[in-house]
Amino acid sequence: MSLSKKPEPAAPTVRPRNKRAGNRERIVEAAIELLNARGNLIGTTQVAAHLGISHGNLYYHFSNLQAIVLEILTRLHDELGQTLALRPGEIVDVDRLVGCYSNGARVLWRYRFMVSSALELTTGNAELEHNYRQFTIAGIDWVYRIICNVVKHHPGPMSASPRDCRNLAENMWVLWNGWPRHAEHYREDASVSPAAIAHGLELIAMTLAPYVEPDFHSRVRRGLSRFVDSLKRQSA
Amino acid sequence: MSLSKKPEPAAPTVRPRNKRAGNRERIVEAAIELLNARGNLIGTTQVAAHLGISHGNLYYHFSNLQAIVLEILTRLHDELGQTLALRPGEIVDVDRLVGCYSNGARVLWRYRFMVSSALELTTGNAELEHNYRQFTIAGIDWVYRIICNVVKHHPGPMSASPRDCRNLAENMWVLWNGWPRHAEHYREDASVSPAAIAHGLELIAMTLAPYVEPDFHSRVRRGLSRFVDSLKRQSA
DNA sequence: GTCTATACGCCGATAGAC
DNA sequence: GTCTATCGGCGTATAGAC
Repeated sequence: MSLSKKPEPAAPTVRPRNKRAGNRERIVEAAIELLNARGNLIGTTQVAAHLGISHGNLYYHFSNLQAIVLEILTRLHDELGQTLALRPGEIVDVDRLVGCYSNGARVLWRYRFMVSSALELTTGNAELEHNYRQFTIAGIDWVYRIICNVVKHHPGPMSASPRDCRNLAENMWVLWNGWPRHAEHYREDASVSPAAIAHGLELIAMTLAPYVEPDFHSRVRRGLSRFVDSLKRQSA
Repeated sequence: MSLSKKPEPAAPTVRPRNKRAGNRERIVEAAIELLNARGNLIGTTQVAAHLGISHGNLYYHFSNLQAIVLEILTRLHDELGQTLALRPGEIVDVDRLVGCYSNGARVLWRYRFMVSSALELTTGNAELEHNYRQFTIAGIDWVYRIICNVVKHHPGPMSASPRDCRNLAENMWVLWNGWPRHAEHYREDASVSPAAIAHGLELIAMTLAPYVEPDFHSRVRRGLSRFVDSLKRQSA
């Protein structure tokens, strides 16, 4: 179910002599950074300029901006799936759920421009529109299965029907998607402070609280706190 | 606390002879429509073209796109406040809450581009950035007060501390803000079907369910159903 | 694989005629 | 109030040298 297709498109018959760790990768990285900072306001010109490479060089690696976005969307889809997709028969315990929350937040933060500028970035490109749609569908389904799993094995004070779980999943998806941009402009400090992350995780986890066993939930919260602490140590 | 400032800026000393219901208003209306459809992809050129008026004509009424956006943001702020802001001492009953949900959803749908393209639309304009921030702060506060009011007079199975209410308000705000665009691209039918609205209202109302009295909540849901039915009759 | 140079078109914005 | 004309800037894309 992975969307990955191109293994390394710029490989012309013979393995390219590795000059300086390909510009292709640098382009993707720069695009993510700039798109996150200024959304749809940037274009290929500014990506190239930011890297100090020429226009034509960029166009050698990607035919246009949307090709770059397409590759990034694929990575987003894969990386998120790697965290959220449950293996058959898997049972979600505290650590697993904490991993979903923290890794999910990390990935969605890293690629936050993708969802916040989705309309502008995908309109007019059938493949992008389709893949973004599939990403949304897959994402909600991942979350749905996690929620079903958790409320089944650790039911809480409020019971959740399958339909409720579906709605909870959709709510959570919209919330997760919208949280990064919201946090960015709402909090004073523009950068991702661990405090902001902690608050975001608290908000997300809260939506599930009434439907899971109180003890399970408080252990999840402790797990999230430990994660945030590790972030603090990391940034200190 | 209203942001309205300019009463009718294009009134030059003497009341203008009403030629054909001012282009100024038509410009605002067209901008809302086009921005909702294609986000930041459109500009002054396309707004003017859409109306069949010239570039210069548009620039007579507004000095640039951001001036148009600024006016729209002011209207959004005012219209939403008119529904959500509680009067001193007011107690939120079922009808009031249903009104908040339905009118809030209507307003946020009408101006959905504003939040989904906020970054692109406001960066670089200090006044826009400031007002958008104030809008967010005010919005969350309106929601916060409503939630506090409801859980105080109609407490449910889960208790909500003031801090919980704060978090719930922020969650709800992000959800409400993100829901229109999400619904638009996730559901098959591009237009606002009453079914889509009903689903959105169900999602929003669900976040509060565990914290309010079950009977109160089911009456709210019935009220929302009646609202959706009136939409159906209206569109039929 | 990487880069320079260049062409084209669209958009935002202003000046000034009707 | 409404229009035409026009300028500068930026983004996309291609051709072709190193």
